[in-house]
Amino acid sequence: MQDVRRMFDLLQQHVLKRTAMTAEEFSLVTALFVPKRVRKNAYLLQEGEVCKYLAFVTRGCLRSYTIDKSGGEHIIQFAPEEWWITDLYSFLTANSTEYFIDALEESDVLLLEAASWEKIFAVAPTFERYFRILLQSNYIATHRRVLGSISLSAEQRYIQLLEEYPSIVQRVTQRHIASYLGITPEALSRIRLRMTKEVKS
Amino acid sequence: MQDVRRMFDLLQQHVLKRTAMTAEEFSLVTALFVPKRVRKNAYLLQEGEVCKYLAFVTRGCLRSYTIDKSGGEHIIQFAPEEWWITDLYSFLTANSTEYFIDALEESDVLLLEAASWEKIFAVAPTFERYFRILLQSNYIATHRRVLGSISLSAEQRYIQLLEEYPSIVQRVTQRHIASYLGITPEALSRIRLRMTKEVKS
DNA sequence: CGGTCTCTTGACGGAGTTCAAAGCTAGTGG
DNA sequence: CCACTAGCTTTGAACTCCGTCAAGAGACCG
Repeated sequence: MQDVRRMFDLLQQHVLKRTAMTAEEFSLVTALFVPKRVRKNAYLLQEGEVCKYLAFVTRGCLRSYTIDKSGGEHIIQFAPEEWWITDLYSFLTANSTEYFIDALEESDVLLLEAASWEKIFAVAPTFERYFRILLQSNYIATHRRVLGSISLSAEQRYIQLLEEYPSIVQRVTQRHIASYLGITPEALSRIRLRMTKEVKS
Repeated sequence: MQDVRRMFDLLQQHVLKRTAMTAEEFSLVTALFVPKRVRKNAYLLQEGEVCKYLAFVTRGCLRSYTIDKSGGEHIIQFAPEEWWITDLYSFLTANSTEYFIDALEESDVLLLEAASWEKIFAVAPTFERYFRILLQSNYIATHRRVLGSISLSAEQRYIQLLEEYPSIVQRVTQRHIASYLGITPEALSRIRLRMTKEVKS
């Protein structure tokens, strides 16, 4: 696994970009996180379980997705370095989840258990603000995604994804990109064909 | 306008369902809110402006939406009683908005200005928790909506909306429901036709 | 009333799905 | 290190759902 010190440094930088948390306050919460190596294709969460963790990714890339009755995968989120990933509903309510979370590459994460979630705001009140700000950013990004899904064609949504998350598009397979966009791999292949033709002409 | 006392009672109930804020703490923030009547079809926000308010709806129903280049409306959110509505991105960054917010019915709202947003967490720290919890709920609901948009047919999304927000579906026109679902009014009309036929058969 | 907006219904076209097959790539084991 | 296989990507053809355009019927408001 990655040096644990480096993993916490990444988390601390992430917090400091968003709040003025002191080093002392941050150091109080490090004991609440459990570092974990997640091998490629290994699951952090499977359908039917209760989601026990918030995960902060320090290396690699994970995804959350569902599988429908006909076996189709639908990717909700990619989580590369410095992203959080979880099923918040299952995590907060202890209801069983409908989601899977697994690693697309060998990854390292810092896990925060539900029991620690209760404690973290008492130990370091600035975390309340940190998570509020994270959720605000997520609110804005997810609403933009909803707007795209109700107002744009598949090609336009793909272009938007290329612009907003170019590194993700390079990193994961087109099958996964298609799943994230809500189209078939065949449709994405044809969109890409059209786009290269238009660039050449 | 509605009795202002009643408007704050509604907000206080909403806060108390989510946090253990004391009556004293709540009373400190009431001065930061401005009650406002919004007439039917009146705008709270228009494209190009900076969004100056968070609005808590105590009566009536508002919506947020965009208008694309070809003049099509795309509804992001409905906000009936006890819902918050704003363009969070414009509100937080002071960039100009691409959204419209207007009233579908005569409505009453409590407005919180950006300047007050700076103050409210200092005056009443429990509001940090309240908004974090609101944003958590929104995270869960919006991700469910994204999942629907990438995995369900228009008919299934309509059924999901009927199940989750039956009161909204009764309250707004089918044109608006269609806009929220990302389909045309014609398509929704045919979906409804199909559904009544299937019930009868 | 008269006019505007909403909802419905029909015909047609297009974007995307499904099913099938073939080529390509990358990971695995001998 | 090579060969093999499994999964990924591409391409084709037929089909389906939904969008567009158009017209008519019903509902609401001034």
